[in-house]
This record gives sequence, structure tokens and C-alpha cells, in this order.
Amino acid sequence: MREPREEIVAAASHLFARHGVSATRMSDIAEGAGLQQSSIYYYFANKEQILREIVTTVNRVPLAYLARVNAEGGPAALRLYRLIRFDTRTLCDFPYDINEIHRISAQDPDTFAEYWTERQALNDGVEQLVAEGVAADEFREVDPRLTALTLLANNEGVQNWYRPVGDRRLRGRQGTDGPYAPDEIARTMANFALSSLLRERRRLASIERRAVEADTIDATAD
Amino acid sequence: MREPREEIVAAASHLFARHGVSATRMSDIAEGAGLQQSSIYYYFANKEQILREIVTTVNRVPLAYLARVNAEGGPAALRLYRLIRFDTRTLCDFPYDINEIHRISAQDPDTFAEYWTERQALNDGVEQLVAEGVAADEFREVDPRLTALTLLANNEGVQNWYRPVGDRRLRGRQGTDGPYAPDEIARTMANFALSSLLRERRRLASIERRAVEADTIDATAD
DNA sequence: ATTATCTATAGATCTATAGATAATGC
DNA sequence: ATTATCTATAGATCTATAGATAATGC
Repeated sequence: MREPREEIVAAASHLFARHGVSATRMSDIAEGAGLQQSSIYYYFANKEQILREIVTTVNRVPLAYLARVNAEGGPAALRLYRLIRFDTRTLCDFPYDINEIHRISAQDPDTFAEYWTERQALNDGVEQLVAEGVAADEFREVDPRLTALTLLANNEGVQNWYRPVGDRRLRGRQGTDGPYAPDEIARTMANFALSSLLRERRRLASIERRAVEADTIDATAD
Repeated sequence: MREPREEIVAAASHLFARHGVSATRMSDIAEGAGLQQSSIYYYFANKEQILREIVTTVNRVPLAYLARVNAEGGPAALRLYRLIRFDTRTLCDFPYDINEIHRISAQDPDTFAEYWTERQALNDGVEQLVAEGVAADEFREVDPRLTALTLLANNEGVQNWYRPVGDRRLRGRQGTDGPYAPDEIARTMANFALSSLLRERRRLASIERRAVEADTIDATAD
């Protein structure tokens, strides 16, 4: 059994995703965590503190992956491909709505200062990757900063139609859109982006191959 | 002076965008509309009905534009370019968070049945455009349905970092991301997408020119 | 007469604290 | 003794209705 503190965070994550932060009551979280409503206050002073704990981790996961990919090296196109694939896959499985988190943390920059610092670092890292690719003539001429923002925003947009509703995943609204797996979506996003950025699009197949290989080996090594 | 009903919808739109739907109180909306809290109920039975009115228009704007673009004809690539540009620009200026609207309306499919029907129509229309482009060898081989979902999701994702905060637009979080205008963002999104989809990327420049021209003429003609 | 708006308020929540009680680890 | 959890509840909101009052258009 997990620690109550973790239980609270996990329950809150699900509820925040399902109903939104402000529609989620402390009593809902307590119920989800198997506690009485007031017992939550033993661990957290209020709802915002729970959100803060959740939100802090959001940017760390892709940042850590980016650091690893950069350490492993290779052309900018490959590194960017890997990051997009990873980020999209991660977001598909994230149990809360990144868009709402953005809104809430934008409204209270003090409480969520850490979030914004790390978010900025992620933006900067992606911008850096794009700039490297442009400098090395791997990518066509684009504005690295605007492109980085676009790439991250695109990944987050995917959450809109790949989101847990109730306890099940809704695969396409009202079941009309066919069942797409996170891997398939992630692959589509990465191919879409690199297909747009690469000067020589025929490089894409080999980049995809190397990316999948690198992460499969990683997975085995872990 | 606008009708009170419109005033309510306008105030609700701003507040929903700024604080989210469930954090917005009927009294906030009333204040924004220059009415007492209970006077809202003369026009709407509850908050959900206000949201319903807002939400109904969301998909109609791009659907109407898509119909016009299809009527005006031209290659699929041009029509898709125009739609993406239009949709992105519109979303940048939309005063509410499309992502939250998705979540809320997904949770109550009955109340928002109309929304989902029209959303599906928009999906279908974009899928159709992509499929045409693939069939005509304008686009590389992609899954039209998954691509359509991705394109729409991408446009919506852009709202994340181009959103009104307070009464001013936040141009990039905390002012660090430089001032990008909706037109510039829309152009980036359309170029990004078509650059990815087109078999012959050199067609892009002429497509962009024709798209801008078509909509400039339209604007003058209106 | 009808339409629009207001004041007042019952009833339903929701938060967060106080204080009691049970469980745990010296 | 300390840590964790519970019950009970004050106080703060928030919604939505009832009923009064003002404005509008025959």
C-alpha cells in the first residue's frame, strides 16, 4: 500500500483530470484516497498545495529525457525526433490536463514559480535543438523559438482527443475516431514534425529507425 | 449597448477563459454583465446553459469557412492551408479555452450533443481534405483520419501559450517568449503542416501566396 | 399587462479548524 | 509521547427561487 500522501496526490491527479481542478472538492480527493475529508489537511494546507506537488513533476520528466538524449549525442534531427516521441507518449498517459495546469499556474506565478522556471528550461532546450539543426543545415530555415513553442504546444494539443474519461480511455470522441495507441500517436507527431523540418526528407526513415532502436535498447538496459 | 443576453455571454466567455468554467460564479458573470446575480436566471437556467450557448458557435466558424473554401475550389493543399491558417488565427483570438470546453462537453454529451455533431463534421471535413490530397498525390502517404485529428489538435494546442491573462495578452509566458502576432502564428502553423504533408515542398511558397491572396480579396470584398 | 430587474433568503455545499480518539514506536 | 486519523462544526460561499418593484409598450 502506498503512503497516504502519495494516495492523495494520485487521487487528486485523476480527479483534476476528470473534472478539472476547481470542480474537484477536497472531499472527493479524500474519498479517492480512502480518508475522511479533514484528514487531507494533515498532509496539505489546501488544494493548491496538492496541485503544486503534481505540477512540479510535469516538466521534469521531459527535461530529464532531453538531458539524456543530448548526452547520448547524434544529429539534432535524431535528438529532436526522440524528444517529440517521448513527450507525446508521456502526455498521452499523463493523468491530468496540462492545459488547465498551464492556466492555473499562469494565474499564480508565485506559487508555481518552479514550474515556470522548468518550463522555460524545456522551451530553451527545444529551441536549442532546433537552432542546432538549422545551423547544421539539417533543417530548413525556421524561427527556432517560435518552432520550439509550436512543437511543445502541438504535443500538448494531442491530449485533447486522447484523454481519460471516466475510468476508461476515450479513443476518439464518442468512439468514432478509431483506437489510436499512444505509440502510434507519438510516432505520427514525431514524423509530422521532422517531415516538416528536415531539408532532406528521405532521412526520416533512418532517423525513425535509430530513434526507436535507441529507446528500445534503453528500455532493455534499464 | 448590447442586449443583456449577449452581455452575459460575453462576460461569461471572458471569465470562463480567465478562471475556468467551474471557478466562475454566477455572481462574477452578473457583475461582468452589469446585473445583479439573480437577474442572470431571467435569461439562463444555470451556468451550463450559458456555456452551451458559447460552445455551440465554436465549431461553426471553422465549418463555415471550410464550406466556403471548398466552394471556391483549388487543390487540396491550398484549401487545407487556408483552413489551418484561418482556424489557428481564430483560436488565438477566441476568448475561452477550447481545451476546457472539450473536457466539460465530453462529460455531458447529452447537453452538448450539437457540439459533438459539429465537431465530428469538422473532423470529417479535414479528413476529407487530407484524403483528397493523398489521392491526388499532392501529399505523401498518411493516415487521413489520424492526420486530421493531429492538425486540429495542433491548432488548439497553440492556445496554451497565446492566451489572454488578465486583460492583456500574455505573449509568451512571463514575457520571455517574444511578441508573436496571431497572423505570424497562423502562418507558422500552416507552413509547418503543409511543409510536412506536401510531396513537393517547393509548392509551398506558391500555395502560401495564393492563400493569402484569396483571403485578402475576401476581406476586401466583404 | 408584459417584460426586465431587483432585494432577500432558504437550502445546499465546501473549507478548514478544534478537539477527541486510535495506532505506532520508543 | 508522537503520529495519524476521525467526528463535529463554524463560517463562508454559491445557487436558484420567491416575491416586490420598476420600465416598457400597447
